[in-house]
Amino acid sequence: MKLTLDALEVLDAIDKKGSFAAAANALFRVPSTLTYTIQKLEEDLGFVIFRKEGRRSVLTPAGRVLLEEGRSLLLATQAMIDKAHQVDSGWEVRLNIALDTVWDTQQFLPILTEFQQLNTGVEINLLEEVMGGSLEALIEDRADIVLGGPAPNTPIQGLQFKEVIQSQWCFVTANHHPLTQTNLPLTNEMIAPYTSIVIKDSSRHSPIKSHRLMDKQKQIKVASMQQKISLIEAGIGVGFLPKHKIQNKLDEGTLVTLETTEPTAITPQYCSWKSNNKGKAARWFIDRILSEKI
Amino acid sequence: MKLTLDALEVLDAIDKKGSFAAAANALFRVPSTLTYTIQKLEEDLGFVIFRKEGRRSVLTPAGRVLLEEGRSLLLATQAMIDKAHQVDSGWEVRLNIALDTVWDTQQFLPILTEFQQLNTGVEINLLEEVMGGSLEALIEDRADIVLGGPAPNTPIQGLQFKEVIQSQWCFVTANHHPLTQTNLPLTNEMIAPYTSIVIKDSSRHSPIKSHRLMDKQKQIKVASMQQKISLIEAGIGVGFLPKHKIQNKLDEGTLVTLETTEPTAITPQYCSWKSNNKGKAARWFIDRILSEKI
DNA sequence: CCAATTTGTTCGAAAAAACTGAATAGTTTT
DNA sequence: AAAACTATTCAGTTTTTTCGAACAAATTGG
Repeated sequence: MKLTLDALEVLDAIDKKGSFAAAANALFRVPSTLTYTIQKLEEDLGFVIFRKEGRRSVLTPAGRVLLEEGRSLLLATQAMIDKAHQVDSGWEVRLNIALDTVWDTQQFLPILTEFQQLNTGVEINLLEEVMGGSLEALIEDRADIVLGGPAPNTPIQGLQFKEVIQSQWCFVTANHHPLTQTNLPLTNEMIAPYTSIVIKDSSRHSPIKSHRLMDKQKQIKVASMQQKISLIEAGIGVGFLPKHKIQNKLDEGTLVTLETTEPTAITPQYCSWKSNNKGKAARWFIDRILSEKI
Repeated sequence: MKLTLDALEVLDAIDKKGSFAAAANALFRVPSTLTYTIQKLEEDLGFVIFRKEGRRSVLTPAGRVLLEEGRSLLLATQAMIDKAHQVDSGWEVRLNIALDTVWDTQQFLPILTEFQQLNTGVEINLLEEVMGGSLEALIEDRADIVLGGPAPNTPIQGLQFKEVIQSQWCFVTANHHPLTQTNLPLTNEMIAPYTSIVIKDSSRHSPIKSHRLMDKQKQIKVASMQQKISLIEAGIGVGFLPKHKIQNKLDEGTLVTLETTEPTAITPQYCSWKSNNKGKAARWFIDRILSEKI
């Protein structure tokens, strides 16, 4: 490869500044140096880059190719160096965080803000996953950290997880729903006539398992917790929801919890990650989340 | 930019050959030179690229980024140099030739073969255009040369063209078509009951003008001359076709020409190009086509 | 287990490359 | 016609790169 990036920079400067003299000045060199550099480049590559026109030099077509493509080359080179520095700093180039839909995104934002203030240069991607989908994202390397969602029922090699929150599930309806007029506690038979809203598992491979499915009940399947809340609030259907995600709507009174004979589950929520993840950002988030009082 | 392509090549060689010593040998240098190159690179970039492990050196994560991204950088650089050489040679990097559908592609293949044997490195793209579409391709720089098709009805600035062939249009039907049983010459009224096959103009902007449209006739619109021939041969419809494109089918007898009262047109076919085109390949093709006896 | 081999590094000397500054010649501006 | 600006040439200097011998550490082989 008879070509140096330095020569490409010289070429760029000559074109940008409009003359050898001005470019030399900008590069803190002397004009004759640029003459030397360009002549050497021409000799190395075997074609003419500048031809004289009056008292100034203009690019040949081949020279123009070198200039223009060389510029993208220089940009790509700088990007590579930046990336290498980022990797060397120990901070990942990119960190994918999967938020299970049961987790409240709002709760996570302060942590994210705090991280951004560290100025690590790490690109953060937030993925939303549902139920089993979150763990799958971890296993398949689509995510580095999973926040919320269940622990694997069988321990998985190389995966670590820790409980971060107790999520209490309640049976919920809109404040204007017929069931609010019924005697409590509600039996399965009393609930059965009404449409129930169910979140569809986002995992791509796992067998489909709907959460707390009641057999004969009519169902509407939705993709996220937020959709489920909206539909229940609108009175379209009923279902179980984690209390912490709807506390504000319970306070406002648009949603109400109703006692059921079926005991309401308390499902623990986990933070999961790969044990072999040595990245600083991943470590920071895990430590930060586990230390959080929720 | 404190980085040289040479250093990236050294890095590549060390990884490929597995050791400083082997790489040095491959690069016709001495091992200590590579040590110097790498140490200088590390100093310039400000991070460690190799760390010792036993008696050999292994890449750090940042070093691996440099190696892998550096490789694509080297490839891109070489591609740029090749392209510059191609441009310098005066031969275009790419030449787009639009063949109007009236032109016989088969006739053009020997010329193309001849060109390929010149080993110019020019990438040839063949476009198929219909009627006015071919000239439009030229104006809009999608094509460098247009072969076949009409001359512009108003002379266009910067465009050159020359007649290359007299295309004689005949009224054609399948050999089993009812019209073959009729008294000749055919009048418009005799033709009108039968479906006519019409080529749809491929130009994107020009007002639509179907060729030799007969008013009350049923029509089927097709996209190319080849399709038109197929449909007529199948007896689906009838229409005017350039004699030179169907000579073999006339000889075989699957198609027949019928005399009409309407005089059959003799439309000249042109080769068109931009006058400011200085490329060697464009010039070669134009000269070659104009000198051809057809 | 010890000698031989292979590894990468250090260091002084030598070679090559890059850079400088003054002189020069051509072109445009004033 | 002089002044200002262009890029280039060239001899001399500085910097960078390369070499080769000597060395230390790690592995291999008999």
